[in-house]
Formats: sequence, structure tokens, C-alpha cells
Amino acid sequence: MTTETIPVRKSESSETRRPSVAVLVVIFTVVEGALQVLLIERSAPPAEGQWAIPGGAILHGETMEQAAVRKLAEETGVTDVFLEQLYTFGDLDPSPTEGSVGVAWFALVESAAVRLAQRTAWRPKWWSLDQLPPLAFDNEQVIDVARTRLINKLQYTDAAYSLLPTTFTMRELQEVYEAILGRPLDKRNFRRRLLATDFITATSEQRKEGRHRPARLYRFSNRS
Amino acid sequence: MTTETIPVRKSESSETRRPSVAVLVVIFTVVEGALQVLLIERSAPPAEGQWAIPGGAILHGETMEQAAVRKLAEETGVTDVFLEQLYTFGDLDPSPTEGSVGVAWFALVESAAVRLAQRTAWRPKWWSLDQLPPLAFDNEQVIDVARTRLINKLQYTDAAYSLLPTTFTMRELQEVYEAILGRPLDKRNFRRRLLATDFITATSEQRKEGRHRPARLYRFSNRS
DNA sequence: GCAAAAGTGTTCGGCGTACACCCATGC
DNA sequence: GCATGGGTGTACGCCGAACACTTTTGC
Repeated sequence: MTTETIPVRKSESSETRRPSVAVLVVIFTVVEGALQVLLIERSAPPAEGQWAIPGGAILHGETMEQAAVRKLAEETGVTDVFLEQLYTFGDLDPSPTEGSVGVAWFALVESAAVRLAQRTAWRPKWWSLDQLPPLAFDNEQVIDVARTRLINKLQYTDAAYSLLPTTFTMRELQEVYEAILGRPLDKRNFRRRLLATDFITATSEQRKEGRHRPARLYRFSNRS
Repeated sequence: MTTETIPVRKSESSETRRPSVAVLVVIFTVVEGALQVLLIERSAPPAEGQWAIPGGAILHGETMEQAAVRKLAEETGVTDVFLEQLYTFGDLDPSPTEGSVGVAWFALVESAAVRLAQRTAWRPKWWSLDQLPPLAFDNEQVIDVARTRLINKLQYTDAAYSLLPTTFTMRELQEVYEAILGRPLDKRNFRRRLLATDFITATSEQRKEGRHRPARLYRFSNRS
């Protein structure tokens, strides 16, 4: 493609690979205090019966990002969420002669907004990260890279906006952070730190639930 | 490739793209206090006469990383340096019908160890980052992403090992950091911070140059 | 009035930053 | 002895971490 590809290709065409390119989308959510990932059960070879990260080819006229957006929408029905490129894996599919390249993306979705695709085969299902089923190819590795990236993103971006409804309580927000980081956080420090970032803004609303003091509701500042 | 690609491909084969996949290698070095990048002058269309990031196709039996290593060696003669995947660009080459995907890598090399490829065409040349020539495609964007990543890597890894000879003085190391970060650093704070990391170790040697106190030599701890 | 979760302040240690002088050498 | 770069120490502000009690509500 760019640079000197063309001459090289012409003179060495029998030597160069024409790998197939697929887009993979690692879709995370947090449900009941647990970080979960969306997987699909493979109903045909290769790796039939194993679970895998949703993915597919890039359609004509589509950019990679559009393909990732489409895949995400096909599986979950949601759009307009956190989605960014993760890493490109060159050795995921051990196909015989031709290589393959998988461009992995990762997405964060609010579980309540999701309507999982209701196919009979290749049906998607949420899995807790600490109880994954046997995975096809090297998909453990992909999920691992995604989780590491997510942990880092959480430290310095407002990526969590995509895991929560428009308004939420401090406790709900903290539970999302704890699920991702995998450790408990101090309530007072958490509150202070988050408010210091300007990621979130207090609304004038409260939520009453149960016989105790109502909780103030917050929203993410960037999402009006 | 992974997941449900295969069935999808079969039923929609006329719809799916078979993009060409290329590897791009953004090669950085620091010379005389300036961060430089290796570019190649395109001697044939498209973008003839413009400069571009070195790159090329993946050969048969090669992984992407091996292709990147090979490309780096072809242009500079060096191996065994810092090299890591950067980002995958889907829209670099505006080819007519078929899409193309460029998997960009970035590498750090010590300029003194480099022997640039001596071709008559597609000749490589170092360019200072603040005086780049007109670039083919969107290569400015790629370089920009690489520079940002390099700045980040420098903060929390020993990536600089690849930009310096085996032993070096504190001043030399600091100049590399300053070139990459684009700002002067305080000598005392720099020394203290670097020694605190354990990235580098003092050797018992010194280097005398000029009529002043000799400088202690250091080496990176991981490279025996 | 009591159970239950919401909400709040202070202390401390580490780290990055600012800043100026003495040291070893060659000529 | 002086010019040249090498090498060192202190003070301060910020931030993350630890830690316990009061407030508001429903019943």
C-alpha cells in the first residue's frame, strides 16, 4: 500500500501474502459488579463449539471503523458508545496457506441498553472475565490486551461514560471502577478524585431507594 | 478469520473486501539533539517524488512482526532494537477499488549503528521532525501518532536504550530525552529520576573529553 | 429510635519541580 | 589559576492513600 509496496508487489507477487483482514470487537460491560465480555459460540468449523470474540470481514466501501461499529450494532443493537482500536493480531487464525490479520477493537456498553442478537446459531452471550469458557484461536490473548488497555484508559479518560446510564449515583460509578480494576476503592478518595477530574457533573436530582438517605445523581460532562 | 468470518465470507463474498496488507515502519533516531525519522523518496507513482514511511508487503511465511524486522533491517542494517506495533490505518492508500490496510510499527535506533540502504531509487534519508518534506498519503498522521506514543513510552519504560550506544554519559541520555520531549530538563532532577527507575546502572568506567572532569558511564540494566 | 446507605475532612508519605554551588580535569 | 563541563542537596506543593463519624431517610 503506501511507500514502496507497489514495485515490490509487482516483482515478487508470488512471494507476497494476500491475507484476509477481519475486524474483531471485544465488547465489555459491567453487570452486577462483574466485568463481562461478549462472546459468540462457533457453530461451524474451524473451532466449532468453542467461544470466540465477535468479528467479521470488512464490507465493500466500509472503513475498518465502520465495520467495527456495524459488528457492535449487529451483536448488541447499540451505537454511539466508546469504541477504539486495540491491536492488530497477525497470527490468530492458523489457516493453512494464506495468512490472516485481525484488527481488534474494543467497545464499552451499558448492559441495560443492550439487546443481544437472537440468532439460532452463533448466539452471543456475556461471560465474566474470571470464568471464561474455552476460547477459539488465541482469543484469551486478545481479551487480555483489551482488559489491560481498559484499566489504563480508566485512569486518565472518562471512558466509563459508556458503561453507565445518563445519570447515576456515586456508588454505581464506583462499582464500575471496582469491577474493572478488580479491587475495592475508598469511597471518600474515589469521590474526591472523580469530582476533581471534571469528567462528571452533579445534577440537581436525587434518587430515593430504600429506607435511607437519597443519593445525588451525576452525569458525565461531555454527554449533554 | 476468527469468529464467524468464514460463513459470512461464503454467503457475501462479492460484498467483502480483500484488502492488501502492508507493514509500515516509523524509524526514529536522535542525532545532534534532534529527533529524526527515516523516510524514503518515492521514485514511481503513486505519489512519485514525495517522501514516505518505509513499508512493504508481508512475505509468504512471515509474521507481521518479522516483516517489520526485515523492513527495518533492509533500510538501516540494524536488528535487535526497540520495535513495537503502533496502530493500523485503514485509509492510507486511496486505491480505486480495493481497500488497503497499513499496520504501522515504530522502531528506535542508534544513529551510529545505522548503515542506510544505498539504492539509487527509493533512497532513505533522515529528516528532522520539525522540518519534514511533503509526505505521501497521510503519513504525517502516522508520524504524529508515533511521536505521541514515543513520548509516552519514554515516561515509563526504558525504550531509550535503543537510541544510545552500550555505554553513555548522563548528559547524552538527557539530550535524548530532551530531543524527544522537546523541552529542556533539569540536570539534577533528571539524574535522580533516572537512577530511581533502575533502567540504568553505573559502570566503573569514565570518559574523559576536554579539559574538565570526566563523566561517569552508564549502561541500561536489561542489556547486559 | 434504629437500620441502612449517603456524605464528609484530615493526616501522611512520596514524587515531581525549582533552584545554586562545589568538583575534577586540561591547559 | 582558570575555564569547562561533571556532579550534588534542599525545600515545597500536589496527589494518592489511609482512615471513622455524622446525616438523611423509611419503617
